[in-house]
Amino acid sequence: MNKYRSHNCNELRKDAVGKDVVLSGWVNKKRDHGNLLFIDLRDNYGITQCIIQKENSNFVELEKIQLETVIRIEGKVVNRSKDTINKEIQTGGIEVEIQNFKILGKCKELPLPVFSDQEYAEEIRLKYRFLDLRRKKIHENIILRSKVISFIRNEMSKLEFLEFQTPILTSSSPEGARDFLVPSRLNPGKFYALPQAPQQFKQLIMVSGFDKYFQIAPCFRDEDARADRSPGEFYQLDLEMSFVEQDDVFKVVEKLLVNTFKEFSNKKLLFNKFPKITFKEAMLKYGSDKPDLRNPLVINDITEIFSRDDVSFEIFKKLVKSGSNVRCIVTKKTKDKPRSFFDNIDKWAKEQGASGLAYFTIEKDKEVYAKGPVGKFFSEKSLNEIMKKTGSEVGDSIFLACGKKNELEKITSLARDKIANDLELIDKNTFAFCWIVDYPMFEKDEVTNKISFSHNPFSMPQGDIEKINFDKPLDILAYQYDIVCNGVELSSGAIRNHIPELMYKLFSIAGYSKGDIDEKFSGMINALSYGAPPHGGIAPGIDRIVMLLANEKNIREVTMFPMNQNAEDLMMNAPSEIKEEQLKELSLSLKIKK
RNA sequence: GGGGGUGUAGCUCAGUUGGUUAGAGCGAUCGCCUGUCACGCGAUAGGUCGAGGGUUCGAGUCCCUUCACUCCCGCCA
Repeated sequence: MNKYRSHNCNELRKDAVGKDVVLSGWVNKKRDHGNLLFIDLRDNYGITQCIIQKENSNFVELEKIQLETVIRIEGKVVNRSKDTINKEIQTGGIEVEIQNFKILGKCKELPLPVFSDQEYAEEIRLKYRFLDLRRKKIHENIILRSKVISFIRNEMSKLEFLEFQTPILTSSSPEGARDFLVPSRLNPGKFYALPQAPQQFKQLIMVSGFDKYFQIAPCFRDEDARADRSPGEFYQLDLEMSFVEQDDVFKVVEKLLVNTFKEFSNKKLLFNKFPKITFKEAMLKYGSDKPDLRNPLVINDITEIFSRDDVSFEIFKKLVKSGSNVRCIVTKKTKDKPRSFFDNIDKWAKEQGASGLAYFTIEKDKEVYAKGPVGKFFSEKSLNEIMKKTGSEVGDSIFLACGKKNELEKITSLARDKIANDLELIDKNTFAFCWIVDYPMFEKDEVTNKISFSHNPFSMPQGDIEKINFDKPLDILAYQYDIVCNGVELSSGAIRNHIPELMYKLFSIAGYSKGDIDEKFSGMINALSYGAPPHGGIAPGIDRIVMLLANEKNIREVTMFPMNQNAEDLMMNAPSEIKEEQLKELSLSLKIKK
């Protein structure tokens, strides 16, 4: 027998009564009755109640012991009488009568309570992460994360994907996020970059003939944090396949995600076959390329209505004439909602920086009319037309926004969430996956008018390569896709461009010369000219998958040792200053920005 | 880089219109308690009210500056 334990703290049941056992664990909780002391002993697996009477010579010392001290106890398993059974814990039918004990790890006064459901400040949680991680909820989240990852590994292996590691020290790339840089001692003045994703490597793996690759890959991006975005590093299930079309990738990922979500959550999947929504349609109907499809509300464009003579909503009409659009959200059967419901949404919209949301409700007496502050501007005929266009009926309400396309997408997307939340239209007990497809290859920067890649520059453009009209780059669509679940962007992927000439052409549109490509992507562009298979892949975010499964809103709740918003590790004190001689060795000198 | 929120005991928080010695629960320490499982009871200790400045007879409270944490915008191919 191991000297620390004969059983773990979640192992003993009624059938062990009478046995002599050795348990080790943390003192989770004490209940001191003066002549009788209960100690809840906790380890990774569970809790066992231990008990000691005053007659025992160890009583005095145990009575004084700090919570979270690690102890080893020797004792006898005893039955609990019927009225003292604790159904909350799995070992609740028995308890262990302590005969002897030993302190294995002392504990100072705690800076935060471990045994408590209380929320407390992030700063202290991160500084004492090892204590925080002992707490039930987050402990279970981290275990879930581990299980999800090994489940995914297993599924991928079953599908005959091979797992490979790719370099962590690689080269800086000109596109995308800021790189984390690592100075090279042997090459003074030169830097490695940590990979933002193993993008080029996984393509090189395909060129090397391995056919199907995956990796639980660390990715590093030096960008600002959000609740669902760790600063610094995060993990992707990176995968790539040769000789595939878009649908082949979809098939693999759909199966994997459906299996994973069914395995680890009791929530319903709204779609087993994920709907495909084009980028363009998503931006119109949901105002976003990461729509929450649990939300039944859709956005409609009704700009045309405002060029009718029988509509006298002059403010909107004037804006429409100067190029604005009008989009609306219909809420079903809301005619009896109080005035405050509508006004709150209008007020909320103003707080979001929009000029507000106009609204009216469609009513009918003898004829159809619109009720509400702007109702009087609409004729019966125009209302019929609106109802036809938006699928609305008498008793429904319509919220209207007018503006330029970008502003409209932003405010209607926010309004869609806000209104659905107010009306409690979102079923929190479901997962709604979808594919967003047909992303444009390029986009135009509104300020600089410069054309740049809208997503991944290595994506394959759609259509017959011979016939692509490069003079209209903004019309070129790519085999580029995202997976979205409940409004969370889980991953993006693409069929890659494996044809060097085509890549030079596309990069030239974004302002890169052949020389730039040869220099910046030398490994890959070179490889593509030695017989590259058509290939494609995707990279679902592991952290976000676990977030959804654990029902957490913050990525730090599913990350073992996260950094804070300023990308500092408060426990390890990273980043830290370094010695002058280290700088010297790296041929670096500091010039700190003020 | 910008905007919002928060900051009071080890932890979670209350603190009225600016007014006596800044409070509670948990935790800590000490004492009592033989069936608890958030055990119970009593006592004690514990405070740079984030920091600095200002207004005032008087500031935790009002004003200015600043710092920390957090949420959001920008950013994240």
